[in-house]
Amino acid sequence: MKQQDVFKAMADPTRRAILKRLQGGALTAGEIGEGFDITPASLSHHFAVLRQADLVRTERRGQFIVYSLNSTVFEDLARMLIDFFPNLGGGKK
Amino acid sequence: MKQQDVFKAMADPTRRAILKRLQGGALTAGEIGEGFDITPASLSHHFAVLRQADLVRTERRGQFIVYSLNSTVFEDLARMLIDFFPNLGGGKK
DNA sequence: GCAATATTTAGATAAATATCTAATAATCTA
DNA sequence: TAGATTATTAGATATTTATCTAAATATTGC
Repeated sequence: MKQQDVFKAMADPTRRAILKRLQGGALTAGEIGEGFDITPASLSHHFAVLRQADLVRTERRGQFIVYSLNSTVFEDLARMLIDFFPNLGGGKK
Repeated sequence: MKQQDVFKAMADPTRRAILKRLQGGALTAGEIGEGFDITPASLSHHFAVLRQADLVRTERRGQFIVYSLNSTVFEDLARMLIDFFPNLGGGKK
């Protein structure tokens, strides 16, 4: 996991909104796009950034591409954040 | 605490390095600058971004300006991060 | 195979960001 | 008070990023 990629991905409000949407479960690219005032092309760019950061996973289902949160990355992510904000961690360290 | 300001502040590697340095305790602007290959002016810009995000505090001490981590912000920060990455939270929710 | 649908990629442009040099502000000391 | 030190602000420039339109790719169903 590349720290820089993750923080960069999180720096954009549209991408954070995408992550929040995916908390409700996997969605197709088109479904995610609904409600965003942005072209599919731009959205696709954001997906690429999120994928680069390994925050989301993709799976093709017919014509659709389904996005979901990459849950396996959360442990690494937690470690990384605690590294910066020690107070997040419960340990006495 | 403005979410956008915090994430934006964290997106830059120099600023993350500044935060890490401050984990060892408060430092003057000049002390922080040592070891960074960057002008004082640029560094000052980074400080402004960190201050805007409320991640650091400043205090003038004579000619020096002393920077320190703003520890009171960590609880808000934790809440914010858990909002995005529920697995970070211990609760069963 | 062809048209329709869903998504991505390519290429261009506008806005945001990081950086620099030069100038300014605040404080200390002789 | 003048000069030195520390840091910030102003203004300019180069890079990065977000966005768009247009074109390309992948899949489905006829």
